[in-house]
Amino acid sequence: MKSKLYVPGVGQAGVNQLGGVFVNGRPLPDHVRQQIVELALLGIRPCDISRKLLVSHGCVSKILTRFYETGSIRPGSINGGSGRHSKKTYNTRIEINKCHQNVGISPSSHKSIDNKELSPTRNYRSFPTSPNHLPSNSYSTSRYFSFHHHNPFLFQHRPSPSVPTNPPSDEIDESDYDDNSSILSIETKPKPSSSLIKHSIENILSNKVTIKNKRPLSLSSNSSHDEQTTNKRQKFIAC
DNA sequence: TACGTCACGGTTGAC
DNA sequence: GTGTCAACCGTGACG
Repeated sequence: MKSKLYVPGVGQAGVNQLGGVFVNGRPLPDHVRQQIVELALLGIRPCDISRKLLVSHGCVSKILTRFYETGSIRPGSINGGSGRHSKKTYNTRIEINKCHQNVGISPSSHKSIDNKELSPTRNYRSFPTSPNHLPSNSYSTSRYFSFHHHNPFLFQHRPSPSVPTNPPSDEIDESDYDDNSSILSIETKPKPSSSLIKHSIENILSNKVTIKNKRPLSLSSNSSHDEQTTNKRQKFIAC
């Protein structure tokens, strides 16, 4: 059973079965969420991610599912958003749904793309375009999926910093990439430096990363699971 | 063993 | 200023 303790200003904190500290009702820290997604993209199995990050596997599954569906690693609306849809955001959702019907993207896949992702404070860095050129409407979301479709390599691990990765499109602002940092980033907090992200992942994976770098999307020891994982990623990228 | 799903208790913020 | 409500959170159990 998890032990609970009250932390002033934070809420009811607890320790899960894996020994990880969490706050009930509050989303995981963004850097943890980002690590979950990045580890999954590196080919780490969800169960391993769960153990390494001390997050329940249900949470890992939920975050990854959301990420594959929406491309967003952020919590839906609690942090920095509203826990309840305002009329304004609801109307915005209607608009985005209409737009996605036009572009062939299922609205249901954007159940979490509201509030924050549609708000003016949206994390533009999550999208591979210049913030100055990204409209705060559904176009950005459509562009996001278009970006994934045309730039699947960006969701593959890039082990060697020395290998230049030229954006295939001149629409992409190079400043958004920050050398080796992932396109995934944090909205509400100061963006962690790329070195921090890289450092954290390397710390977590230690030498495991170097092994998996050779085959980032497949593990030879578990072919059936790899197929599922790869299919899921391909499905996500294909979106 | 790994994974998806669900109920539960809790937090948050609009109304 | 306060209470209600709905959406969302992560955990843990289940299959």
